[in-house]
Amino acid sequence: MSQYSAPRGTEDLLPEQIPLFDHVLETCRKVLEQYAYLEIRPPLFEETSLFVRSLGEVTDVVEKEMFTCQRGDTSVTFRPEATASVVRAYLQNHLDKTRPFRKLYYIGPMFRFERPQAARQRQFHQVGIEAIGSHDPRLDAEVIHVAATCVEALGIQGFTVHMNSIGNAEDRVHYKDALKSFLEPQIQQYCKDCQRRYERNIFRVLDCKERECKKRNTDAPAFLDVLCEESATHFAEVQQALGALNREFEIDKGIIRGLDYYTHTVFEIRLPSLGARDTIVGGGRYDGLIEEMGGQSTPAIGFSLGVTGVLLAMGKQGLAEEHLGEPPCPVYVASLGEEDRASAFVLAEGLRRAGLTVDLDFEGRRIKPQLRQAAKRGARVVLIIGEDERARQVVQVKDMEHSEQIELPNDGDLPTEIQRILERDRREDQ
RNA sequence: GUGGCUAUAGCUCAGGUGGUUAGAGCACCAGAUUGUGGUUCUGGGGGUCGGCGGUUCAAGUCCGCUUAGCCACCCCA
Repeated sequence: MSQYSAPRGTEDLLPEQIPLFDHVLETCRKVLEQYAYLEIRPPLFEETSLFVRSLGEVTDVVEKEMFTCQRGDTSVTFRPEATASVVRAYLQNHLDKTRPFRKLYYIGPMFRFERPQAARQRQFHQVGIEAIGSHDPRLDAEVIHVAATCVEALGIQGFTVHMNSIGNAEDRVHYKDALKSFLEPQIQQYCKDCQRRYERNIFRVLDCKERECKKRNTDAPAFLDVLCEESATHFAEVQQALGALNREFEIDKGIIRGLDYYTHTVFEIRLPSLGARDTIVGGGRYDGLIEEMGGQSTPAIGFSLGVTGVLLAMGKQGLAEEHLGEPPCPVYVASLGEEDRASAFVLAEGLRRAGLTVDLDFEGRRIKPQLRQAAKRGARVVLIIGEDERARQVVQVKDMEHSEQIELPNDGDLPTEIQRILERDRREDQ
């Protein structure tokens, strides 16, 4: 074993895992493009201050989870999430000037310096969308629905959609006051964690899992009680629009979200079977962020889906197996003697030029091991070339599936003949 | 950042109370009348027992530290 291992919280995706990983990304991509979202690819790192500004200085992500790199005067940070980058790109490239309403999506790795856990890594992939430039409640519904549709498209069962509204900035101030006066007289009765949350991030007291705290929270004021009329109406319309899409959801007044930029609609998709870390999609509206970052006041909403959690869920639900495994090499060229290797080498290249996927032995194996290797690699057709074949300008063509072997001239028609064998099953199936 | 559990071959794991050259299954490689796969049989390679240090005549086995993984907390995709 090498003395080196992948950095903590990272992993190598090996050839046999790539098809599964790509299947997840491509399935999501297909859904997003159906809803007319267009891909954007910002860089993987940004100026550190971009994240500090957008996520909020006192958030955990900024305080202790950033991968930051100092070079002289410049400080850059590997993106812990993509919303900030997408908004930055939206403004920098003047997308707001040319066509203010944009539906964008991204797929790629994110980085957070956290302690690894189930469904949590330091480098992880997210698939996400950002719909910028509209406050239309139907857009909120679409975004939530698209997230759920991605999860569905992967075949994952048992997920639930939870949402809440945390209103605008003023609503939040009102709510904080209301919550404070509810908790203050009884905070001593709450668990130790909640007492700390009360000081640090009072909203989080609401999603404590302790039975006693939970019971007390049932009487707590909800955001929904203090929303101004406009916010309340918006939220009601989001629900109505979700209904129109036949998308089931639960109102969950405990959903607060950890990043400062969220407003109004916030939502999560959860998969309880995953264990402690069961949120696979998180998202919400961020109507204040674009202005905060120097643009015009522009409403927006988005989500991000964690690929790690999705893969875990697919594994547990038996959806991963069929996508695992190296792609087969359909054609293999075997050679008999040492003198035949050069011919095999050239023959393989000719077939590749004709569009076939071909490999041959580079380990000096004899014929038998070559056949074994070909079978293991999933070859449907093996070409065998020996002294006799060379002299007569032919090759042995073996159909591995049917154990049939025929002799064919080694000429320009060979690729077509091989193709015919490769397609044989398909025809027989019909 | 905090806590619990774990660490033996590529993989899954055996290795009572410390005691000779550390084992199995699978995988890998090779042979079974010398030009042919998937079955079978036979043989083979491969382990600094995560790393460092300690106790001991003797440590895979006991102790300490460290690293990594898993799980949970904080938080989060």
